[in-house]
Amino acid sequence: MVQQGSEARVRLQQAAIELFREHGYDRTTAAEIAARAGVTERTFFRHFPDKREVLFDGQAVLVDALTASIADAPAGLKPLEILFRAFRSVTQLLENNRPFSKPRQEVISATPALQERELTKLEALSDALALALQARDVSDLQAALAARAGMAAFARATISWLEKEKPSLAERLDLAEQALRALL
Amino acid sequence: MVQQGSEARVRLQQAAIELFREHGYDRTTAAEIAARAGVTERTFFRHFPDKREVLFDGQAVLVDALTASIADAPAGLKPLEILFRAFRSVTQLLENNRPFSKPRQEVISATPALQERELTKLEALSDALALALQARDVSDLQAALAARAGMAAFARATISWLEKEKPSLAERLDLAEQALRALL
DNA sequence: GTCTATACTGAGATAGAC
DNA sequence: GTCTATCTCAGTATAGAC
Repeated sequence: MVQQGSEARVRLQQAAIELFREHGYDRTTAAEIAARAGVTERTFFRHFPDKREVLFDGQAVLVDALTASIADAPAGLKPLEILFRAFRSVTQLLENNRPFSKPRQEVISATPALQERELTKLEALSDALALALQARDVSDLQAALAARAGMAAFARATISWLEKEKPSLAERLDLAEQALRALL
Repeated sequence: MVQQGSEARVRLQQAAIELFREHGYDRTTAAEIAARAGVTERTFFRHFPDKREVLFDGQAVLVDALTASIADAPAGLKPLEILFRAFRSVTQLLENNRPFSKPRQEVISATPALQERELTKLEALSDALALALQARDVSDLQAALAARAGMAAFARATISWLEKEKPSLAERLDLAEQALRALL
């Protein structure tokens, strides 16, 4: 089994983000990434099932933090309250990661193929949140809808904050939550 | 310019859905699809920029119908009311298309690469709905959140209805709308 | 319509850690 | 000896250039 944090893996990720920024995603080959990381092309594909995936695997930490927060939420909260409490619990984590996340997001924003993969990751994250809500006795349908409405707000707050640091992520989350609640 | 409704194009789409069901998406080559449609592989890629896209182009009609309904909505409705009114206006259209949509959705559900593309299409549809809402004086942020929350409900209702015809799409839309409103 | 780059896969061999 | 990571070699299919 491939080590999740192996040195070669980390070097591949760093090399990928550098090269994507230098030449663009499409004009960077997997072989070039591998060469800069000091391994062969075949090793690249051992670590990552496809070229896009090299930019998407910091997600596990976020998923774990969010689902843990949902599981720990006090009784009596409504689904959206549980979710936004969870989102607020990871703002510090996201702020710490900003130096890495910002260039990564720039590459994604410039590359349709990567945007497509990001949507898939956000969908999987929504599914995980919905499952965590169901464990809190929220119905299947409500959990799915709450997770997707909440994720839309969370993603929008996060991406706009990566583009421009002020106002803070916490403030942007407040704004998004208010806008969402005003709909209903 | 490539004809949108050209005969070869339609044959390619039919051949693709047949072959994907027979052998699976991954084990079907573009050349095989082209051969069954009586054209060359090159012609396949002239009609569709990539292999996935052959399953995704009935969307334009839906987008037009939905955005037209949003533009025509009576004054004074709230964003979610405008959206669900639009969704209800296309139920007949979707019911007429069910014989085509159902096998297509089965292929998509069985194929991660196609699910990824479907998410991209739904995101584009959400963007179009958000834009139509903005033209009705809904703020940028609210329009984006309403469109995504609404689309989540619409997509869930539609996909579950393709799996099982009863209860009707209209009933499933009612249920999804109620569940969404109960969140807020 | 032809040609080619590159993403990706599979099988087998090597080398080091345990 | 097993297990894991890597490399080597050979190949197919997509997609884009010409």
